[in-house]
Amino acid sequence: MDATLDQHAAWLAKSLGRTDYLPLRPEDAVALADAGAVVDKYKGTHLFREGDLADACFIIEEGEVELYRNNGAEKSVVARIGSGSVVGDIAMFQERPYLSSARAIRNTTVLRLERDRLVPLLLARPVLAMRWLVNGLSQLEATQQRIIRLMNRTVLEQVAGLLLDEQDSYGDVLLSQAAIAELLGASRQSVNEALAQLRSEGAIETGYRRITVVSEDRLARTSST
Amino acid sequence: MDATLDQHAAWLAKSLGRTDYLPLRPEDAVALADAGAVVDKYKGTHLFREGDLADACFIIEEGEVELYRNNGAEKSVVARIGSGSVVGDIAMFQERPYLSSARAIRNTTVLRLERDRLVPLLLARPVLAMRWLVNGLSQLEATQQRIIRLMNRTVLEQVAGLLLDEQDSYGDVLLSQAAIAELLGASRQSVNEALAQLRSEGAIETGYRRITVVSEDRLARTSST
DNA sequence: ACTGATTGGTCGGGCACCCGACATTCCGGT
DNA sequence: ACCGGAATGTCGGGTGCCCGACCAATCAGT
Repeated sequence: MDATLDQHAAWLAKSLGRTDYLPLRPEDAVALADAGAVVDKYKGTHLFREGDLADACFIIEEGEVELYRNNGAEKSVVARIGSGSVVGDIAMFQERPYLSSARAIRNTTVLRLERDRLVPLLLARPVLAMRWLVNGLSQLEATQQRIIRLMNRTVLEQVAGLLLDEQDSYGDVLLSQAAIAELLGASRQSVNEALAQLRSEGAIETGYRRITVVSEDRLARTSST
Repeated sequence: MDATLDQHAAWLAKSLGRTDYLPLRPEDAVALADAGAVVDKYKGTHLFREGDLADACFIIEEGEVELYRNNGAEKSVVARIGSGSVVGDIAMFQERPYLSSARAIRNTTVLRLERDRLVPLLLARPVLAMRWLVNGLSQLEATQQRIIRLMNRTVLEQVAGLLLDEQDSYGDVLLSQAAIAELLGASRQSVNEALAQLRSEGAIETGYRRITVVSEDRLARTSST
């Protein structure tokens, strides 16, 4: 098994999993809630596991869920999603295996929508079906554009772009340098060097498992996207 | 404008444009034909141009259409599609600009489906809508897997993989080495070197704008996918 | 057949990056 | 407070690839 390939697949899955795109209207939400089953997941339990046939998708009502992939013996966290996020839908529509595992990291309440009940519902509500699926298309296409943007660029440019994408509302990126290297398919040393340069330029500050974006402008200029 | 980036986008668009995925059932085809307009396109005329807002998609009934992208002054052909292929639908559903231009290279008959008429039709026939859109999802996802497979691999491996993908039914790949280099985001020289090695291993034969696959097994072993 | 343009083939210099190794700093748990 | 593991920082050696340059081979048009 190629670990690098898995890492990229992990990044892909992260974007796939970032399905907080579905702005449900009230009447649609009611119909969905009616078709699904509310399930309480205790901390540590799984919604689904990588490789399982995707026979259901999940909408998170309350709590927090971690998406991760197994790369050989290790597991690499791919995303953390919270209330309102939808996960597993794209794999479910295609009737293919999940690309990642999903595990509750707090006590979590989810709406479980089984394929066999959701599909008839969508067929009965074609507007909802169109919106859901077209949003899925947009999601996938945006991921592709992002991947293409990062191909054949220097590690420095890739790191700058990643930091711009991944920073939270405080400008922090809570990832180890090794994790960033895995996401980019680069070596830890190269990432370290790139971060050192960005730091010397005053674009970021670095700490233990934490990078703080100081100047988005400088980062954007470096990433040249 | 970054030419390398555009070339990768072109290859992406090729997969996006390769929308020969829609196996229509007779009754669906009738409904579609009813909603669309049959248009004759003479050799050299355009179905649409890159950048235009996608307000319609096209199903090719007879003839051949070339998809290409403009990269600054040059144009690079991205795909050729024939009878039964669907083109422009993904951009249309998203109400975004076309990713490539489409031009008839023979006298061609197409079914033009305008968004304003197709969407109501799909809403009235949700089964058709689901099949169309889920097929689109599969298409995009396959493209992503392909892109990810090629990232962070040596030029030799990439070339081997590309030849496996692009060979026609006779095992021929009718591309110049420069064109292959553009598709992979590599230099012409590196591609030439890779081809020389594959030739010395007996996996392929090379000619003027032509590469013939002799041993798929050797190629597959080299590409290690 | 001749000519210009395109394509194929090859060489050498330079560079970004990977890899291994090692020291240092930081953190969490008993 | 200590200690082991994890993360950060830094240094050479090696290498795959880009780039510029150049020439040979092939093709297309008059």
